[in-house]
Amino acid sequence: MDVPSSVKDKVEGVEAELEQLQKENAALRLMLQVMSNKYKMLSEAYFRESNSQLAANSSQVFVETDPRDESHIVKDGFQWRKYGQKVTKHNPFPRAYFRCSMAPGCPVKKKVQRCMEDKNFLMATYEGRHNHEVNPSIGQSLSSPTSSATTSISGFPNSVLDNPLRSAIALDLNLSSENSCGNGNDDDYNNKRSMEDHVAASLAKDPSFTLALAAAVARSITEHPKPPTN
DNA sequence: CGTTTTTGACCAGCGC
DNA sequence: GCGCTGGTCAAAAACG
Repeated sequence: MDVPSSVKDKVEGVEAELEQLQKENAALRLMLQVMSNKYKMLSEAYFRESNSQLAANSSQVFVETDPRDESHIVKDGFQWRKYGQKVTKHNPFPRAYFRCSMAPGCPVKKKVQRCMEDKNFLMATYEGRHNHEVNPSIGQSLSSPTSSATTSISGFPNSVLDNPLRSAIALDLNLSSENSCGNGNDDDYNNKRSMEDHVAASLAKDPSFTLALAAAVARSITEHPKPPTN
């Protein structure tokens, strides 16, 4: 059958546009790769500096874990000794108190509590500066294939680089000490809204999330949609 | 047997 | 002063 020339022109136009988009996608992929490499180098530099930065302020992170796992284990490269546990007023989940036991006299403490809004997350608050180096062999357990819990920790970018999408859930909430995931606020609705707002803002500022978003957009253009793997 | 975890008691800070 | 809350202590238990 004959195809009208106007339709043929349209098809050619769409094909040209498609080809152009594919070229752009290829360019974006290349840029993404370059950005990933640069991000990796920056992350490594940040990792080296992160220990000293803990001294200025307490640092708060979210860690995704299996909600059935009732232990407060956050594999962050340090050894911790638990010295107390409390049930706090605004969170039904107990808060665990840890001291760093990697070196005698290390003043670093951390509090770990399951997030009230999302049981998939542990909220860890670090205080103080380590007077020793991190043990890399402990940190590597983060990506152990035998571990059932999925953990990702902001400030420890090895896991981030393994899975940029997963890294988006690890948020450094250093700037929001008063907005600590459901603690200290009676209004659940406003609490959740403010938390969502803050999470959205944090995501927008998170470079790994930006990378992940770019990758997802690129995939959605060039490939058939795939079901999420996690 | 040394180390770590558990858990109730204790203490300090804060608001009323 | 009293009660509430979060943080720490320390003895006992558990663990390797």
